[in-house]
Amino acid sequence: MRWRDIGDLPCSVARALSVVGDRWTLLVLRDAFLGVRRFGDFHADLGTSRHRLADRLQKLVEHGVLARVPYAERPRRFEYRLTEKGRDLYPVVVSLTGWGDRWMAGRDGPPIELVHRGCGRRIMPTLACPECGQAVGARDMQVRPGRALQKKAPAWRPREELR
Amino acid sequence: MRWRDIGDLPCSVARALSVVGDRWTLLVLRDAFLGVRRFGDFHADLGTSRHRLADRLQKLVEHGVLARVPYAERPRRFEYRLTEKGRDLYPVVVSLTGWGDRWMAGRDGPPIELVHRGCGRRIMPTLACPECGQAVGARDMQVRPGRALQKKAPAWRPREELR
DNA sequence: TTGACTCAGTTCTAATTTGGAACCTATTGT
DNA sequence: ACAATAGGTTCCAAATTAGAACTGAGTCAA
Repeated sequence: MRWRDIGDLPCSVARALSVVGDRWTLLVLRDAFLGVRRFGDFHADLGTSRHRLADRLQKLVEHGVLARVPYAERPRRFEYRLTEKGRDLYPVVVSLTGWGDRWMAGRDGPPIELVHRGCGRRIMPTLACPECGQAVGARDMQVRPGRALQKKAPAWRPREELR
Repeated sequence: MRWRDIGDLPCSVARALSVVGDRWTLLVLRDAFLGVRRFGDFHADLGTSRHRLADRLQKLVEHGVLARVPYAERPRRFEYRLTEKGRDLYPVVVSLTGWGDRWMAGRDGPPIELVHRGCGRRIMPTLACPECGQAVGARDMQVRPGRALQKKAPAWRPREELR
């Protein structure tokens, strides 16, 4: 199976990764969430090759995750801004941050801290059930095939429980 | 900048991606969360080359995300199980799922559905503030440098707000 | 006791992707 | 006229990946 074909699988993780699963792409988005918008700033901050960066930015624009909007005429210059679709990737970036903080930080602790404007506290957002509000972990959720999958692969069924 | 060096950056996203940012790795983990444990099952389900798969599994074991535990003697066979560190990646996988469901699903809707055991409802977990319980989006959070970053790069400061 | 089969890998090669440096284009500032 | 700035593009060597074939340890059935 070629990587370029994973977007065609009936799996939301695979489809999401077909957009953001490339090397550097999620780091581009991290920067975008920190307010970076210009080619040169992404380049300086990421240290990736201009080549790759141009490619990734273009792909993200094609997918509607970033918008390329002019910020100057003569010479015409563009910056890259998160769209709604892009902003919606915040949970992915935050979750990676939280995991990195917990499992990969040195002894000085996390590189950055987040403050919730709503309540003013320093927190790391966590997963919760939007209906009942309870915190949610892997073992709290049960999986079942949706309509799309029943059509394509009627035999599919979730495996045994996580232990 | 080489990809292999991103784990050394003072950024939790980069460090997390140094473990799970490789091609296929997050799909391996998706499978693991669905209960897949054996080499052959991962292989059949993912369609990746055995070569890559063996490599990714080994790397995940090295990083303590999966544990390689024997499930049969003679012949000695191993399976791969999520560790606590691995299970802690659930928010990343779920967030990708949620985004894929919202932005990449066909018109039959999401391939799989999740049910919260706690309240019995079909939901997609969302980000919330663990202190006050409110739902959290990109614009609800403010960023500031942590201790680790102040040490290394005292000049760093968060950019302007997201718009 | 031979031969097919299972499972979990490893080896090999060709194709694809990446990193890095140099170059290009338009415009402004001196 | 010449350097500087910003945002790319082009080129090539090096690294990574995909896919098929192969290995090895053991089971099972004839």
